[in-house]
Amino acid sequence: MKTPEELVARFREEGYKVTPQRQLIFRLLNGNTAHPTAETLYEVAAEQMPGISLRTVYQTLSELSAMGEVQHIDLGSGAVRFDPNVDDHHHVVCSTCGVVHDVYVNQTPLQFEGDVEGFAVHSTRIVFSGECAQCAHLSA
Amino acid sequence: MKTPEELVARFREEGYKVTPQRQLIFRLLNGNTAHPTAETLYEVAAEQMPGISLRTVYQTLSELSAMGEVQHIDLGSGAVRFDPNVDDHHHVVCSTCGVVHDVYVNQTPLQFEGDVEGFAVHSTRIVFSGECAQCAHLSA
DNA sequence: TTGCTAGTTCGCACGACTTGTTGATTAGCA
DNA sequence: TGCTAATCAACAAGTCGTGCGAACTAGCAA
Repeated sequence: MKTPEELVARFREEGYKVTPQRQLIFRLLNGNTAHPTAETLYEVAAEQMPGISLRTVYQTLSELSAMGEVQHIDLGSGAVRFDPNVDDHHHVVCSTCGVVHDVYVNQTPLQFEGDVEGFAVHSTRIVFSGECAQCAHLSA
Repeated sequence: MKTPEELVARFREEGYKVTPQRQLIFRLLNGNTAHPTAETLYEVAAEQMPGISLRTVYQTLSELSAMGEVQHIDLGSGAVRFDPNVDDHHHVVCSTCGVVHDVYVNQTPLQFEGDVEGFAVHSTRIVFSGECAQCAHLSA
């Protein structure tokens, strides 16, 4: 992900205005590996800027997503998560605690077999589910 | 997926009652490769049994899912879909028309690299997105 | 066949998540 | 500094799924 400064420049280039709320969200996303939901990000943002609205967080995340600066990931856990890592990567999810980590899979492009003639694959999403070391340790 | 008759037997074994609503849903799922949502299934069911409620469709699908007789698939398209195919398979999704097909990937188990020590993978879900032959043809 | 009872169905309403709308406010620029 | 279009925040609605309670019924026993 770009630095907050680069995002500010990018927003100006695109003709978007650079508001304090947006700058805050840029900073909160920078280097964030927690795969936050909009709600989670809003809670942190609200601590630093009381009065910011959840709507604004959603709005800014949508813009960043449309600009390709964050990835929009849906792990079927209810809320959509946002990933500032926009590399071609995949995810592992602990089904106990819900933590999400980025991983890289080198066998892609994968081949599949089935009754699907002439399908042009544009992207492949892989989600590994299981139990993280922490949870395995706690339950042992 | 089991036949409707087998499901009836299975439900009785488990102590569940076999109602006309459940039998209808068993029949509608049998051999169904359309990956319907609960809503879609409800619409078809309502044609054959006016008065059946969406609530009951959801309920029965949850039971089947809990019993492992259907797969619960979330492609991030809003609604959850149900797949009577419970083999270890994956999905291709046309991002234009939304059609979903089952596919088999033979490289599993996949290896991943990343900062994730000691994670025990229980399942791997792969979704290929792109354009189906039909949509490619129409847009050409 | 009749009656009992636990399990089911059904409709409503609610909850979680996300987006549309709108009047007031504000950033960017000349 | 003032103009103009964009943004903000609050409210409300839409979508998907589930909890709840009253009415109903499948399955069983007599």
